[in-house]
Amino acid sequence: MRTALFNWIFSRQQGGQFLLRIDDTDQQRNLQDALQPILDGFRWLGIDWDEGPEVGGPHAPYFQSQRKDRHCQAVQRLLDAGAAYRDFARPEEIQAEREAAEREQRSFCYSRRWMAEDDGQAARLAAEGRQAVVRLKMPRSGTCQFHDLVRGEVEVAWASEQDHVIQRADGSCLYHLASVVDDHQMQITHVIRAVEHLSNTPRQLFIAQSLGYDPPVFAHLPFVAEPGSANKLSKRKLQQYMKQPDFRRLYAHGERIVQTLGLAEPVETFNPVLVDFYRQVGYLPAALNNYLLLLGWSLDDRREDFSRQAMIEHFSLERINRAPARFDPQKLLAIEERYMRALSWEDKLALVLPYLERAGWLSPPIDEAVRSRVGAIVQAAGDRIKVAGDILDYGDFFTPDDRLAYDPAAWQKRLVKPPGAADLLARFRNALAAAETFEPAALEQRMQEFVAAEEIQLGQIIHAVRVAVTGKAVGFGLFETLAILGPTRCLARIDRALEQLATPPE
RNA sequence: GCCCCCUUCGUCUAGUGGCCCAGGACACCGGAUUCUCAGUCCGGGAACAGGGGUUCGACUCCCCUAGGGGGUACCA
Repeated sequence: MRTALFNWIFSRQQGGQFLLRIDDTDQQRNLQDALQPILDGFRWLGIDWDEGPEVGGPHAPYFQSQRKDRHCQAVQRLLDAGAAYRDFARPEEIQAEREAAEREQRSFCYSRRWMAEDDGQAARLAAEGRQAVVRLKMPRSGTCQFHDLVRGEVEVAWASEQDHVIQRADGSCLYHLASVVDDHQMQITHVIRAVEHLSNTPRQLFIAQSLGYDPPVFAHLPFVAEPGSANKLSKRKLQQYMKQPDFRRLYAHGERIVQTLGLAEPVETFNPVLVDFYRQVGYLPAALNNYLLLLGWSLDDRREDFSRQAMIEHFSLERINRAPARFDPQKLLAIEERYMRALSWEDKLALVLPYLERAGWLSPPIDEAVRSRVGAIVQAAGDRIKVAGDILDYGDFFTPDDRLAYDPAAWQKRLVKPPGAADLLARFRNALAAAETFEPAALEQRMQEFVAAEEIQLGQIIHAVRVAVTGKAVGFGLFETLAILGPTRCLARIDRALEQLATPPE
């Protein structure tokens, strides 16, 4: 995903085109199932492609599996040019050579014993019942040099390269061949990809050269490492990451939201290693983009905030760090919070309403009254809503008064244990009932007067009221809370709490 | 085994020979504000993997060692 983002930013910056090609040579898995979430993720992040699946374009098709003919033609040209040969070795024969090399502690280099350079040899070997694959006839001396936009000059001895197979006996082509051919035919100028491909580059360059292509410019990005280790981050290692505290918290936070929504979470995509997790939970795409940008890239020693426009303006491949960057859930959340804080309450309201609907706490026709009430909640929540789904932490505003659940610890601490707490609450209830305005400031004034008259500390009553009215020990400012609930509901809730205090359950 | 790559606070990073007894951000620890929580403000601890060179001077250049990673496929 980060790789895609970097590609996207780079193409936008250069005024180029961003092509999406699916390299699905030899893919037996259900591609569509794997592809759709990825495309959705791109779109959610605002990464759009100029050509590719679902949008088409002049270089179609964009699935490698549909370009087989072109690949085969290229193989034939390679054969004709003497840059490749038909190899009739049996797999076990290759394996034997490989093992021999290993025993002698030298690097493996195919003897080319079953190489057929002309039709006569080929016919003879075929007569033995052998089948041929096509291998690259790689140079065995000299060095391969190229300039990588991230790594600088790269130099590799040709001798350390193998005669890679580019076409199987059944005629199907392998990725390296296919991608070089496709890159050329699609007029790709820049290939920005993960470091795993760095060591593949020489053979691809060899193919390109042999075919007379002008190769693209390469930029190899370091991988993203797991939290707490230097290994490559993988979506398949979720269980292992759950042992890491920060990662666990990130997951648990999302899980709480999804569970409140009552979604049967599809385990496949509910994974903090995949973008869909953040979409479901209600992160801001801009925040995720910003975090991803900073994973391995920086502008200088102070600037961290980058809007899409700023990314396009300032990004450069040269400033990508060559060492892998670790995925840090805390930093991601911090950036998300920063973006959230910058939003107006109206913006947050818009983000939050769908969550309330999906949770079933609001029913579809959202009228002005509902909007202003939820608006008041969002304003009172202030910075407490870090991701859109956090609104679900404040369900007590949406539960019917007679179904409010009380947090047992808070109930004990604030209403049962303090001597006279119930009586105090009852008297404050009456003071509240007499209130003519229900504005936060007026309510605070009222409570101050109450505290003075009772000769008590503010803390002796305020927490008791919060528990009675929200069921929880923590929440917004109490006076905002009371104002949002309004006189009727406040009194109903206090009365209910008083009742339950008077008749403790057995 | 062989080839290639990487290595600054816990984390992301700034630093391209003197501006650095190393700067910022997140996290952490104090303290302040206070009705809880969130936030905000102020303060604090925290790093150049190790060893050799080169140089008047190395985080910065060279070599070695260690650690980590990738590749070594009829995977992508």
